[in-house]
This record gives sequence, structure tokens and C-alpha cells, in this order.
Amino acid sequence: MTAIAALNDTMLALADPTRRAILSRLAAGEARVTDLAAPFAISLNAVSKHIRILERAALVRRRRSGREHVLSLNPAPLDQAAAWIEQQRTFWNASLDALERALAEHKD
Amino acid sequence: MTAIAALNDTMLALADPTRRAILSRLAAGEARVTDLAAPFAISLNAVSKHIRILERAALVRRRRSGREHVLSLNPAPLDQAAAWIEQQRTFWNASLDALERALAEHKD
DNA sequence: CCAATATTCAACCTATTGGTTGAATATGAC
DNA sequence: GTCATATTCAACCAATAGGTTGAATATTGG
Repeated sequence: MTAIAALNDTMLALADPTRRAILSRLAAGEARVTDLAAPFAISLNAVSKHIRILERAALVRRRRSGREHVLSLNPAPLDQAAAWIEQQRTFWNASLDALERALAEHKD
Repeated sequence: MTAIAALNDTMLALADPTRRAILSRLAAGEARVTDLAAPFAISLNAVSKHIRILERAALVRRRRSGREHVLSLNPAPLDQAAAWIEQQRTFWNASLDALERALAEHKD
């Protein structure tokens, strides 16, 4: 998968509050599908689908232990997303700073 | 709009490569809809729709100047997105560090 | 073996994306 | 005033998201 497609998947995975909550929960440690689903008012199946989207983005990893599927975090894709955003912020700020200087020049 | 809904919109807006390219282009300065559409092989209408999604996330601002609509960047939502990701990374790393320490303890 | 548990698969529904084409609207240029 | 330009609106289409319910599958516990 290209880096671009990976970013697409990661950002999309982060665009849903249920999935963000699942990730937060997993920061406290591994959990089974049933555990992850417990806090939500939606069906277990819906949570299972969310997990698939998180897996597609490689944000979570699955380890089978008998009939239980144990999910854990994988931070790497988040690093990519953070890197993209940080780079943009750098550019944007440079751009805005330049704009400000131009305005200041104009004032003189 | 709640902070959660804002994050949803921002992440979703960033989940498409055409929209990310539009944002990068805008970092070089304001541009009209037609200017933004030029590099892409899709229709002007499609770009117009992408811009609407970027506006919904408040990542771009629109200023009308006669028949031209001039788009510019608004960095604030990106700051929110970066903050969420950074917080998660902090937690995750703490969690992974704790796991490592636990494994080291176990070894003794 | 049998029943309960953990999870996915399959089918379905509605809303949204991401794209198209064609028409409408508003403004600028001559 | 008329024609060209800039942009959106409207209708449509295919694919996907996010949810449901019901059935299938695999594994554990008694």
C-alpha cells in the first residue's frame, strides 16, 4: 500500500468518534471485541465493523486466543498522520508569517 | 458544533488525497476555485464539492470578490486534530513503556 | 456430547462520498 | 446589451459507511 493510501485509511479511521474511543480504550491495554463493545449502545456487529476499519488502517492488531480475539494498538500509522499534519502546520505558519510581514511592509 | 463533531469533520476532510493536495496548494497562498481545480483530472464540480467539505471542517475560508471565490487556509481545526493525535501518542507510549517494564520485571 | 460464549458472515437499509453531466446564476469585458 | 467567465445547483450513479437482524462458525466449560 502506498503512503498516500495509508494516510487515507488512517484519517478515515480517525474520523469516527466510536473508533477514536476504541483507540483510547486500547491505550489502557489489550481487550477483546466484547470488552471494546461494552461501553457503546450499538450492536456487537457494528463494533466488529469499526474494528475492521481500524485494522485496515493498521492502527490495531488482532491476536487470536481460542475463541477470543485480542486487540492491541499499533502506533505507527498515527505517527504518519501526525507527521503530515505537523508538516502542513509548519508550511501554513510560514505562509501566514510571510503574509503578516508583507502587510507590515505595506504599512510603512 | 461540538469539539467531537469538529474533529469528525476535520479528520474526514483530511482522509482524501485531493483535499490534502488542495490544502497544500493553499499553503502557497490564496486561490480561486478554478486555480485549485487546474492540477486535477476531475471536473470543476468535483473540486467544488471537495472545497465544501473543507469548508465544513472550517479548514478553508471563502471570500467572494465579484464572480470569483477566493479560498484561504484556516489553521485552527488542524491544531485540534494535531492535539488529539499527540495526546493519544503520549498515552500509547506510556502504555507501551509500562508493558515493557512489566516484561522486564517478569524476566527477573 | 451439549450448551453457552465469542466472533464473524451475509443480507439488508439509509445516508454520504466522490464522481459525472447539464442547467442556472452572477459578474465582468467589450 | 451581449457574450464569456466563474461558480453553484440539481439530478443522477456507483461505492462505501454505519447501522440492523439473523445465521454460521469455532471454542470452551460442564
